[in-house]
Amino acid sequence: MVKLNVELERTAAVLKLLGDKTRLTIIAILKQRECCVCEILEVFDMSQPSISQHLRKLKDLEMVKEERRGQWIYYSLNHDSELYKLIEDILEHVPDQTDKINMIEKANPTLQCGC
Amino acid sequence: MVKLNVELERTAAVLKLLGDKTRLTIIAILKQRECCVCEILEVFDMSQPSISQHLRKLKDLEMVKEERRGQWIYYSLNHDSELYKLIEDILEHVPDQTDKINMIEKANPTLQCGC
DNA sequence: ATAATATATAAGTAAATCATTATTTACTTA
DNA sequence: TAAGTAAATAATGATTTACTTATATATTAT
Repeated sequence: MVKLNVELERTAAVLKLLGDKTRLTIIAILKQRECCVCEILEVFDMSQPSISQHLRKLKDLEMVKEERRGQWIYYSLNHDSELYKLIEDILEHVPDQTDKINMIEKANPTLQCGC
Repeated sequence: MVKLNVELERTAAVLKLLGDKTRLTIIAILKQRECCVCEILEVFDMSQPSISQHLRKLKDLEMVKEERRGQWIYYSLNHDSELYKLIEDILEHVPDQTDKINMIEKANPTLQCGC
């Protein structure tokens, strides 16, 4: 019964985080493709710190994981989380984000040379 | 693409509402059994207006419906809502609320006579 | 080392949220 | 019709949230 409360609380915590359009979109994008912060930034009309703060919240609940690669920090869904199945179930009710992925690839913010 | 945004927004709105422990519990209870307000009240350590306001929000998104029966207003899940499948999927990640149902039935707040 | 870039953190603020108490409305029963 | 009960609404306040700008930290390239 105590355990059940924990389970409900954890589910509520996930729903609360994903109840924000920005974070829900981020998670839906990451379902399709890992991204670094500057790539995610391309998709939203919002400051870099704001995006960083959203990512921090998602990481605090272990919904995403991060991996530094040189200058960039890449975020991806944490498939090992106990919450992953819940996230998957929710994402079935969120449209495909290919248009956003295309925005990222068009902007190509991690491009280093001009060629 | 416009339609997709609406879909994401509606999903986010549902998640936001269910991201509150009280409302998530209410919905989980209503999945098992319709209840009137005074029954729901038995389960929470919270004022009647507070519960009414939560129910109002759930009704505004058409997640629940209400039906007056005499003195009481009974709430139940709205199975006809486009959102119902999402709600069902979420509730798979919420524990059974039989303990709460038992609280209601023990208190039996709609009892009218003393027999 | 220095400059440039990517990201995180800190501090501040406006708006939203969730509770409360007080009041109103709707219904039932004596 | 008056009194009692159930539920909704209004007004208010404390807290949380989601941004912002400014600054700090890591890494890379010169």
